[in-house]
Amino acid sequence: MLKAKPHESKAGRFVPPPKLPPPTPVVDLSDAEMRLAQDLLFFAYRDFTNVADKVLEELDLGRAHHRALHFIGRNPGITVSGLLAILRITKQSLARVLNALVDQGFVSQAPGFEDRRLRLLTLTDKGQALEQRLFDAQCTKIAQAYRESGPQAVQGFRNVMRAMMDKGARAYMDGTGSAEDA
Amino acid sequence: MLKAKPHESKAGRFVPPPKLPPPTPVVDLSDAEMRLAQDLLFFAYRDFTNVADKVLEELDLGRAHHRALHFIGRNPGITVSGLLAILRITKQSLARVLNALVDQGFVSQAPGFEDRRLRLLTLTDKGQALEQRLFDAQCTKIAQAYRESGPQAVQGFRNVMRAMMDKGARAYMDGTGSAEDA
DNA sequence: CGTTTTAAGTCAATATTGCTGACCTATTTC
DNA sequence: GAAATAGGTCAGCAATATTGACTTAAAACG
Repeated sequence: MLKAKPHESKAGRFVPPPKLPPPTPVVDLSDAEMRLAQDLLFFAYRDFTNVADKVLEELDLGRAHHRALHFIGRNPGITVSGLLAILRITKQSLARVLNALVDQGFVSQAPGFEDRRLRLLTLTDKGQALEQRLFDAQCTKIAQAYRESGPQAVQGFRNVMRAMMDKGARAYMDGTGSAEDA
Repeated sequence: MLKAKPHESKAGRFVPPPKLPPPTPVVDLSDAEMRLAQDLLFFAYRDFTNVADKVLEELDLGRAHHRALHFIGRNPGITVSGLLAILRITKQSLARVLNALVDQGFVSQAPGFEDRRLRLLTLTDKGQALEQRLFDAQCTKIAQAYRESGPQAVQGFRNVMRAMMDKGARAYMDGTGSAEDA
């Protein structure tokens, strides 16, 4: 459908332009489902991350900082390598956000006990407070979505999302604690 | 950037192990669900977009180009303003990708019939072919995830994802769903 | 012991994708 | 004719990602 005209209020007539091709073809039901899924993932992810972004904006932090905070909070004592394996970004990309978080007192680093090359990452109290605040914002969103959809839908959502993840991510979710591979 | 311990090197080999705080606290069941949802959204979205990114890389296009192709394909004759309203980016950000797509013959522009200020956007044959190729890649992923999860889970997934979207996105979905556009 | 590997930090350069603000043109509407 | 609208463009900036090369410290190996 052409929703390209948000306000043709006065004139009000919609004249279709000459010879538009049909929308991307939907050959069968499963094809329609796929198209739907694309839209769902785009909009839902955007609007989900949006609520945290608003909080981050006040503090001049970005989404990358949030991700680091989240995974450090969930895995206290994680190493830089471990975090890299989860996030799958380069060391340099992580260093930028990590240094900012350490400088601003959100994250602290401690050398490993047995292996002193390691830098064990933890959230400071300040970091935990911020992470909690970001979590609360997204929590509201998730809770509302879950309430709207019902518990059965939630289980389905979880199954599909998990099935969309690759092997390494599933292994991490299974609590092996290691994001073994890419 | 070791600022945790300025001069520890001679303090001895047996540094007390850093006291690790507990993971971000999970106070009740729904809290655990929320934490899970955060992880699910991050990993699933990343791995879903990944399959298209691999195709785009060959052509030196980015995710932003894919999004434009997708929504133009789904809404032939959409205006620049309409596309901006869906993507919620600035005119300048869109112009960059749109000009690239037009220059490379993936998208064509035609002046509106009724209102000649409008530029109605459509995919060329070449653009449709590319969009189809990107769709196929993500299709494989979705189909596999849906197969793994079962039809009931799929319905739940859809409900939750939709509930996560804000009002504007839901309105778009309602006007563009597979029910209407063919 | 010395060599090699590993964990991490760093520097320089580049690309993508978003942003703001300011302006300009063509066209429609009042 | 003036104002509003659709669109385009320029210049600059910011966040996040990339690659490649290099350094340091500590562990592992032989």
